[in-house]
Amino acid sequence: MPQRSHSDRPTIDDVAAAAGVSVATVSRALRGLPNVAQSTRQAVLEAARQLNYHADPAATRLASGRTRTIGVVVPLLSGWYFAQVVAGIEAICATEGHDLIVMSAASHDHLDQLADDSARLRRRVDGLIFVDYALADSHVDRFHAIGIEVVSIGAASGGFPTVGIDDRMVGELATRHLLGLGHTRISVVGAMTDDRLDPFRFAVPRLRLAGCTSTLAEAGLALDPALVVSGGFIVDGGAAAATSLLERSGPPPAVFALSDEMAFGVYQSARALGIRVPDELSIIGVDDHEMASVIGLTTVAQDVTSHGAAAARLLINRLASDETGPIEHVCHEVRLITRDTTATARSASEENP
Amino acid sequence: MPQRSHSDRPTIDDVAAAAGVSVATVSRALRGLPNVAQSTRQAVLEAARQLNYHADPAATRLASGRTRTIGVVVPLLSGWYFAQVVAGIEAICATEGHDLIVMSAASHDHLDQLADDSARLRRRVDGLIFVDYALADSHVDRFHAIGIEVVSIGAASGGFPTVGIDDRMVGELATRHLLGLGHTRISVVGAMTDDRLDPFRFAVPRLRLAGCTSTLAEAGLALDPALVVSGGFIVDGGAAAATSLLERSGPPPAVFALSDEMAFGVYQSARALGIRVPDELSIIGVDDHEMASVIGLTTVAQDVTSHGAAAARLLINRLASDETGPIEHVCHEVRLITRDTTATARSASEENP
DNA sequence: AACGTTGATGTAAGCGCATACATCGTTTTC
DNA sequence: GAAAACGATGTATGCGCTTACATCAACGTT
Repeated sequence: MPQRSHSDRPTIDDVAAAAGVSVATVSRALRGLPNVAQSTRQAVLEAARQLNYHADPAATRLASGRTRTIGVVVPLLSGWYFAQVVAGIEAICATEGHDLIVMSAASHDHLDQLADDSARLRRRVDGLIFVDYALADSHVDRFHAIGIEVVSIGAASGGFPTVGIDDRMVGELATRHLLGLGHTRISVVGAMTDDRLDPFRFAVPRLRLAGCTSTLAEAGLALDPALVVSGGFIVDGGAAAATSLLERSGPPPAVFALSDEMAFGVYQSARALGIRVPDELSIIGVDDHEMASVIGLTTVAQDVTSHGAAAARLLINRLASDETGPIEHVCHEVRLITRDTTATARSASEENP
Repeated sequence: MPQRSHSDRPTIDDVAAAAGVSVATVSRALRGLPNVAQSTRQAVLEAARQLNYHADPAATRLASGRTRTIGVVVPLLSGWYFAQVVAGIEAICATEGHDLIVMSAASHDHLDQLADDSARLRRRVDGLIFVDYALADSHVDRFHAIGIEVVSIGAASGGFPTVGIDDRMVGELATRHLLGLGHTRISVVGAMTDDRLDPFRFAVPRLRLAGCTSTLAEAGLALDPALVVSGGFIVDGGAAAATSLLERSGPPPAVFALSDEMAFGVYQSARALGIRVPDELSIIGVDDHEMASVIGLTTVAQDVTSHGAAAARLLINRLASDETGPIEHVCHEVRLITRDTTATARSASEENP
């Protein structure tokens, strides 16, 4: 047993003694519970302040069963998108007095493992925010079973609260923009036609692609399957996909990259191949990454940080309200930002040599 | 008191009963302590496995006083640099079985507040990693006083372990590269001559600038104070600084931006002003940001993620060894990566019209 | 005036673990 | 072969809180 030195931190007993009340009253007063006389509460607050007392979180957690901690699980901590989300979550946690622990699970295998082994998370967090996973109800149920609330960011829907955008609309906006510039041959980069390549945004690529397809259909056009290329959702993936696309003979199609980071990859690839943007190649992305303005990338913008903030609020409210109430789904706005990587299509004769 | 349902999580008593030993033996066996017979340990492990038992962290923390949690404090969670660092820390925490909690403190005011109110962190984390703050020994002492170990990333030195690079060398490499291309007029962007502008990298800008100055001196050149411009360490800051610089009459000097993000700002600014890179303007940055390769930025590269990993290892080792042993300072390598934003200086007559 | 109410406070029993100390059988030492 | 040392294990206390329940004074109610 660790011996306590004279200068050790004050306990609730010290505060009780100083304020001349019992520990129960101190506990109630400090946590703002009712049935404490105003004068008593003041005395307790003052005693706590003087002693610089702060309840030991470990003891609080053990006794109450609540950790006042939430966890965020992301596929890749170093990615721009995820960093923004985590920043949004952290801001809310800080103001709400919750601790935030971060975890990465690089693939759905890891995710399954996390759910299988949910007991390890037990009593460690009150709730979990999953970012960009294809979370199934069955996963979530496993967490609910051990008393962990779950909110998901980027998922379409399910029996748990989610935060996201209208990804179909994203595809529409991007496609409409390109159509408006006269582009009829459109390539979609990052479509994740190969499910094995998609440890991350799951439904998102499909929905964005669907938005594109339907918009083209409205214009009486069809998406050329040969122009739908998959690839990792980050810069490398975009570059690789674009290279295979741009090395084909003939004029390149306009490129709708399903994320800005992929768009950067396309941009990089074009630069390497000596293809001028936007004169020879139009590129549009999604996100409004901080670097988008640097290279003048046209993009469908979303406020990623606010996704994180909204998810954190949703989760914390749900924890406070004892997990009752309807499942909320919040959907954030998106908007087109026209910059310099998209331009009017060259004449039809050039377009189809 | 929350009533326990029949299906509640197993406790150490359940494991003890199942294995036919006492709780003390279970505790020892599960934590790998000595003085447990092999056969007993096996029996305990098996019982724990069957019951899917995991020690309640809250109880463990309360009883042992160790949280197996470390915290990382960054100025800006959404910045590229910090996201990389956090990713590196998280990776180590995950393998070492530590939880990682993230906190942001946007300025030194916040940092002071954190230290003043260190009691709030008390019993919440075993150790803290500070990223890019001008941490003073006095701050650190406050944390040590309440039993929190501290490691700093990016700081030069002090009475606590640090992880960083040779920032003077960074300045030398960049400057030597520009000199080698024939540039003699060099601008340093992000030098933080105004201390009020520097909530972040503290000594870092000064050292990089000093490396530049001394290298110029070796070549018999002096840095023109008019070409040293300060600004925020991110894209906006670089852009603003660069605009003021590039709008001056005459050919622009070669730009040494003290971070890649600032270099991107300079690049963006040049693009906006119609100044061609690298024909009319050479730019070199520091970091090797993932976007550096996209625009072909020449830069002095550092492996930021490994900074985080090293700091986490340092901290966890220190915690394990009961905070004894010498203070370690780890210094990581940097290297020049030549890409496309730097080019040979135009002839002297053009350089000085 | 006897009695149920209500609000303020205290008492004490856990929460689930770690660990000091006690115990006991076994081995080593002289 | 008795004493001492050691390894394996058990007993029981405490870590610092929360909270069910008890208590009690000050009310309002018939």
